[in-house]
Amino acid sequence: MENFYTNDNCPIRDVLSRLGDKWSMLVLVTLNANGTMRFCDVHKAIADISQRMLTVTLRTLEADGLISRKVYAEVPPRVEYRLTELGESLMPRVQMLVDWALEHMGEIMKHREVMVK
Amino acid sequence: MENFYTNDNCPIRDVLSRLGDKWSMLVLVTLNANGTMRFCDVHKAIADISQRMLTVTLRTLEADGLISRKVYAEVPPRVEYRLTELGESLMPRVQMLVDWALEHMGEIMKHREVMVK
DNA sequence: CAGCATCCTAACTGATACTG
DNA sequence: CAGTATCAGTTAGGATGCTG
Repeated sequence: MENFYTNDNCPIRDVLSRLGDKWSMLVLVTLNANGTMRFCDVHKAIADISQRMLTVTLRTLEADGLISRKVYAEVPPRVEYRLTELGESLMPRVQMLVDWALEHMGEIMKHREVMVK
Repeated sequence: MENFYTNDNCPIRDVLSRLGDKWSMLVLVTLNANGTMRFCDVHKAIADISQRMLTVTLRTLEADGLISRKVYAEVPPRVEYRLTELGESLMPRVQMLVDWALEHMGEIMKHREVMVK
């Protein structure tokens, strides 16, 4: 029986614990579609995220090296976010998942309704 | 500015709320690698999942139509799980994500260490 | 063997108020 | 504008005991 992931140091769990939270992938997709964005622009694009969660999400993605954060010494302050090369290298893979979701969403919904009983 | 997901009915959020939990993708990858498996075999393959969460995860995946559940009328009982066609269609996309994780894990770890300060 | 029911904790998330 | 701090609610997840 194949069991190719030890419980520690498992890349599947690791990447998913980051991308699988409520907002990370949405932020990545947004930055990928729009390029460089200011904090408030990201917030407008994802209207129902709280300011706190947007900050937390952006900082986590930055810590992983998926996005970069550039602060301008201006008043009022300006902060710009964009994908790094590492982040960009991930996007085609994410896109494939999103495409699959779009394609098969109807089918999944149909299944769920049947299972509700 | 591109904003291609309404807050409701967003396929990205939907697919991720399912695949992005702690165990779903791990179960899918396990079934994909081993084919048909009994409950206890899945449990052995993913040693540190609790029985409860394994049950919950399997039922959710079944409800979405990604795996099938076949109960044999035997004593002791036997239940076999395997990917459906829908589930199998998802696996190549998941695999690309896993491959990316394996490739870039080192880089991500390096970033995290720097950011801890 | 393959589960379900119950209880419990910790983590995630949101609302609100405040600041450089 | 782009945050931080605090508080409170919700939910994911784990431990345990029991059953067909």
